[in-house]
Amino acid sequence: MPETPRRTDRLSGTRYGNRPTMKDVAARAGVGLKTVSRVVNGEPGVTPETERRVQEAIDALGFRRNDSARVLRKGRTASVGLVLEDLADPFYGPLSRAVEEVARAHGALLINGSSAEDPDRERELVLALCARRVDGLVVIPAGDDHRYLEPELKAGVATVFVDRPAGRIDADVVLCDNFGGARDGVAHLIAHGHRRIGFIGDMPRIHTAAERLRGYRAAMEDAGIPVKDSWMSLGVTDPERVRRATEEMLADPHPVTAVFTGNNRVTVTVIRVLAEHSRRVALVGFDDIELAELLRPGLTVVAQDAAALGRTAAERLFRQLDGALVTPERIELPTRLITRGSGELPPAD
Amino acid sequence: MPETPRRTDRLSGTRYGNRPTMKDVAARAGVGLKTVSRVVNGEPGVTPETERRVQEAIDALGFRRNDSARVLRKGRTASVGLVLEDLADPFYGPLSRAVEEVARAHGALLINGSSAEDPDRERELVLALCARRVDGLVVIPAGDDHRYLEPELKAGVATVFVDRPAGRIDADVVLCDNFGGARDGVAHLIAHGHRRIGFIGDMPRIHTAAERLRGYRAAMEDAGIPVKDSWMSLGVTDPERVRRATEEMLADPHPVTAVFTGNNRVTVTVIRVLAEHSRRVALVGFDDIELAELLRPGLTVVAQDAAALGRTAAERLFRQLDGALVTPERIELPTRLITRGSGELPPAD
DNA sequence: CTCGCCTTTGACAACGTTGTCCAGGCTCTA
DNA sequence: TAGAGCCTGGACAACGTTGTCAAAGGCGAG
Repeated sequence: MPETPRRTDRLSGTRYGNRPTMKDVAARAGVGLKTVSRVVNGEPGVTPETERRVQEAIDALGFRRNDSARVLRKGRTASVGLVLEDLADPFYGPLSRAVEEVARAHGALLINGSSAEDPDRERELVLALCARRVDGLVVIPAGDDHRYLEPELKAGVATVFVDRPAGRIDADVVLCDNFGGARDGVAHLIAHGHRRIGFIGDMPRIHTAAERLRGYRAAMEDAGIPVKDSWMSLGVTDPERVRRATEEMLADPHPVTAVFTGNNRVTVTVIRVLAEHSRRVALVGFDDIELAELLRPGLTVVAQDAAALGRTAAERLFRQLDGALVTPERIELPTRLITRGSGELPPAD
Repeated sequence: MPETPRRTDRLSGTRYGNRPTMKDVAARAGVGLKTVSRVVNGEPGVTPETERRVQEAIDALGFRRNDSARVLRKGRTASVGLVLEDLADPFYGPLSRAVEEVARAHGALLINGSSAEDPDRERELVLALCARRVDGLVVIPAGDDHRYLEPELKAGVATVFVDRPAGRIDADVVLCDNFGGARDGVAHLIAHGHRRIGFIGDMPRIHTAAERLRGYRAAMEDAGIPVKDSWMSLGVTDPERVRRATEEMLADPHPVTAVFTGNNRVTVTVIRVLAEHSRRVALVGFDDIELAELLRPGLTVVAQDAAALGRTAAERLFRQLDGALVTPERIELPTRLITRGSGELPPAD
């Protein structure tokens, strides 16, 4: 069933207040409507004296141009939308800020929304942004089918997917090297003598989680280590379940001697659990964490640069808008292994 | 000099693509314009058969309602603006998310912008949001004169200031108890035997910084301890200068035995500096920090609830919009002292 | 069979701005 | 002094939607 733009409104009905319009300004200044428009937009062809009169009327009335009407005429909104998972997550804050900075450099505002990892909510947000006629969209997808965006792409809405690829649609994508980063992180543990290595990550339906899992498997296979099912815990991110998963891995008669964690939230909980145990378990986490170097031991991580992701995506967005209509591309940014101690602990068996 | 709404546009000129309008849908479905409008808005009075035809046309053309035109007619945008200092700061992420959640519950989208602590940029952002006719504004002020908002308030734009009070204008404000929190934090250090206590904070022109400094002074005075100028470092937040300020306090012949830090960024740097010294210096920081309990010693903080600030402000915003036009109020949320070790170290002299 | 009422549908104006185009007044030149 | 050309200012339509109102058609009651 194709998409419908139908929506119900909570905010409908009467307007809030009555703001002065250009007509009011024109009346007060004793000039024509278009003259006010010219003054407001700094267009030439207005006598200094006339301009002064208009300016006075503007200030006296507290006039502000109504951009909705302007957009209606001009067709551009000078705003871009950003849909991400959760603005409160320390990974997305810097990403969002980076997009905002690029947008600002191009004179555009940023509207952002959190999908809470819910595909329906993602779609709802994206369509709301399209209804507002944002010039461009940066999307960190929650869902895996974005065919609903086909009309927008056809209509020329610039679109870039970030952190995870678009589903069933051909579009620009900016990713981290999740596979390579995870593989390197796990290989690092193997190089320090570990053979029984646990993996705790998110649901494999999330692209990043799947790639990191694949990296884990690849590193293990490269080293000729068969992976046991009990070493892997997938689809687990809330603190309570991460805690339980970690405890179970440690309680095994042949327990893991190292753990690779699939994202910052998991890492934080695992650190807490490990801190309660006497046995020293090595740890490498995906995503960097503030103060990681002040922990005992310091936390070794595979770091990705959230701001670079956002900046790269936004720059590509505006290149699309500038008409450099290159064909959709897949850009992959490198990750960086930062060793601080926790990943260099020897196996304790 | 009063305000002018003049702006220059980077994005102007031709529209991007041609999107189908209701007229196109009507033509294709062989019905009138208004009937399409009715279907799109779920209004009653349309035969199922007619509705089906319209729906087919909508799907075939990929029509999306243009909210700019809609806003122009209806007068409400169902969007609120949030201006804060820096979205990448871990304090503002949760705050922004909280505002978004409340907005979402009221069917509104959130537009946010970072002022980078620059009053001109704050004003520019706020006015851009007003031009877009946001229904409401949540502002974390960078400047101290908000008279430029008078026309908006008069026009009925709901406005709430957060974290810092509005300047020279009468408006709703939601604050933390910065004074009380800082006083309690410093009193906590005094209760643990400290008399020479340092204070490192932001410029006193920032309200929160001034209040926290006032709290520090009050606690010292309550304990009858005269404060030395060399114990206070104001207007210092970048890591390099915080580092130097801390080193200087410690190098004194009669060095401070404890430090109170005025915000999370300062705290993080001071922790790093203290970790490099053998002498044990007590530390209490304003703002909580993730993993604070895993440091050695655990970090004692005066915690403020950023999400609660955002939620409270947004709820008040929508109560304004719902017409519960109470007079402007000043709401102060409590802070919470969380003891984890660093604030309970005895003086080492 | 006619009248009146209800349901479904569409024509039209209005929202506030900008682009187009023309009018009026001025200056400059022949 | 007349004509050409320029500069300033304004009238008007258009952008895409929604609210108002009226027309057309169907149905039941008298």
